Amino acid sequence: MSITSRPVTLKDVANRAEVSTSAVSRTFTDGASVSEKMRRKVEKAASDLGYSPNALASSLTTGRTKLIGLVSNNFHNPIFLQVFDLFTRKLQDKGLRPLLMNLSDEQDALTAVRRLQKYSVDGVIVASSTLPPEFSKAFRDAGVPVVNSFGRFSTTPEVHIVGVDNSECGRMAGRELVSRGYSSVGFMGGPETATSTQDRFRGFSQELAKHLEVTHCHSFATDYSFDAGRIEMQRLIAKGPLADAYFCGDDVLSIGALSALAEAGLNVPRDIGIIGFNDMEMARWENINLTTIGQPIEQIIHSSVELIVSILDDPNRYPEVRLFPCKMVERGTLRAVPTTET
Amino acid sequence: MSITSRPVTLKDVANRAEVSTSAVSRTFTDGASVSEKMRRKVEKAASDLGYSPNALASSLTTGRTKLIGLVSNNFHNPIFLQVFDLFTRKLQDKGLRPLLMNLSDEQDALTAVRRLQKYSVDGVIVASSTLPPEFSKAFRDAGVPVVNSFGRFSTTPEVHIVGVDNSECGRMAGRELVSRGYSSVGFMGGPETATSTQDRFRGFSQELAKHLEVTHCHSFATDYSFDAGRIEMQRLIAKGPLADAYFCGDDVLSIGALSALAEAGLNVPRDIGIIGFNDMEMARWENINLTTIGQPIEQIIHSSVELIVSILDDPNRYPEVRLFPCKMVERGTLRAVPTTET
DNA sequence: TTTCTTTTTGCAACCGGTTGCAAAAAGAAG
DNA sequence: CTTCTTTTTGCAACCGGTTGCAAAAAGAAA
Repeated sequence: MSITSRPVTLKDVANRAEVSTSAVSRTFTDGASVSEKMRRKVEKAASDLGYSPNALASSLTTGRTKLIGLVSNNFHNPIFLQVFDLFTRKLQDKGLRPLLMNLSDEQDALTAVRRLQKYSVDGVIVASSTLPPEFSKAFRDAGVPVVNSFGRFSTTPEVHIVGVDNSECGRMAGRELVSRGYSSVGFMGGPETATSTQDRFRGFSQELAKHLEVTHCHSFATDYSFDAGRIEMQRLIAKGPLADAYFCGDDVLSIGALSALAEAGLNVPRDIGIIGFNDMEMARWENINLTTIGQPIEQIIHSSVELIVSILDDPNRYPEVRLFPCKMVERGTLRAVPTTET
Repeated sequence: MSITSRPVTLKDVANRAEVSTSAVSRTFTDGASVSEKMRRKVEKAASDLGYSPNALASSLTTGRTKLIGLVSNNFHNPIFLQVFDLFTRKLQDKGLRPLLMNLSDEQDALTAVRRLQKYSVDGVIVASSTLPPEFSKAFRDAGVPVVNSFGRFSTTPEVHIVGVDNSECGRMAGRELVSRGYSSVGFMGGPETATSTQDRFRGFSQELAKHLEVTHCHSFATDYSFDAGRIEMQRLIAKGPLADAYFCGDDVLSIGALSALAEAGLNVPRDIGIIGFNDMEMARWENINLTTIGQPIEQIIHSSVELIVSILDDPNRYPEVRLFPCKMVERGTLRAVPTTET
């Protein structure tokens, strides 16, 4: 028999404690002037009644909701489960609540901005490696503080960016393959429209351009997913001839590719090398054991949350780029570095 | 030079259109009485100014925020990425916004209730296969409409439940293993405190009790994760002797177990059989190819969202249990059904 | 004790909307 | 053109809080 009792309001507490509503409001606002006696009286009444201030009502006057829009379009790459886990926890730790927005269906920036503005979010975190910088800019233009995590960086940023230098990662992958002595290498990216794919590809090409003795080719999967990686590798196998090693734009693509290779009877790393990107949990599973380049996800997220908090305090803060280094994680899908012999 | 302009309010629109604020409010409230002429005038002014109503302010009087708390503690099982994807999309489709709450750190029901009450969520979806029913009840007791998805069901429910009959799933797994002619089978569950593990185990035991010729044993991993599954299987291998086949409480545990078995040089399905649960995407990856029991995740989520919407309209709706059938997905980790010969 | 300073408190307006009610306008009937 | 209905509109109070300002209380100084 749930007697859906009306929630306790500030006024109820004021009545019970026989003080003004301002007094009650002040006891629950830190930094406000309240005597010890008053505070005790109010707190007693509040706890008797089980009062808890309504965050939405106060937001009306303070202009702060403590709501942060968490926008993403990547709900298929397992790495993002970790991303959501970390974001939600770290935001909670700062007393902020994430309002999730799934962009898988709707990609229009303006609609997204409107939707979140309706809820007066204090700020927005765009967590995506595929959305173009323009997307985040739409928020800034609407006057909503925004941090773009895992996005494309620019040396003249218009919004705050936290992530890695994807083209440097591409170079790193290229360097690694060259140093292993592969004489023909390939880039197998995610969707050609994804900024991360574009950037990693650019870096990879730049690096390879330094090594004219190594031939290289490239292709793109339709999606950052197992299936897309598998299908793309099947296509490459069918077309032939294969390169000696591939840099896949994401671990999940790599795993798809590995599956296609295994099916075709090719042994990794003996017949062909694969290097992935992200160092997702599965990459270290023994039956996958993928050599990959890891990005410091936790640091990126930690820094993003710290940054958005700072921006809330100072909305005119100058746009900032925070880049973190990636690192090679060697496992079993590349052949050994050739021993230098004279 | 972001001129963080004050957002446009209802009053601004009223001034520009030279009408009362009520008129503006009414044009944006469907079902309200406004003449065509008035509507046009207001809409013109609103679009000139780029006005969009503040959802939080209106919630103050209407008592509706269209905010739904999405509570979960499972941010490590990849299947939940799909769960979040579907929930966020389906909620968005209904004009509701998910406020995410990560319970990984904080398990106290009352704190969770308070936190979400501060934001006056219209309702809560508890998406967890491990939290006890008492957790959801805390919301109901606080007068917050709640649907427990993927939770333990009861024939005398106190909160709305949508999910599968986990003990029936346990029976199904038991039946399957028996029918394959295994003469000694094991149950390898997730954490012993998880309701889903308990229920699947109960069903499994019940089924096995009908087949006295088959011996059975059981053990529990510390967590629904690859590592936990791997470690638990390593422990079983070390202890010996192994059963002929295992029902693992989740695919991710199964995959961990497979990894341990491969490492120990045991061939699946020749030496040992494994059946998982969930039919996660990875289960069908060729290098895993796991026989498993799938639950209809999309239907469960679709139904959960429909249900919460109905409850919002009628908060006193009688608690309801909605169960969906699971189904066997045969792949390559169980041996073939023996051909009956006379 | 009186006077001046500092702290605490309440009043009342406000945040951005909604809504019951009664007055005004429009339409229908006579 | 009245008179009666129905629809449309605005007024003003309200939702649950916050906050500037001035009055009241408390404390310090004389």
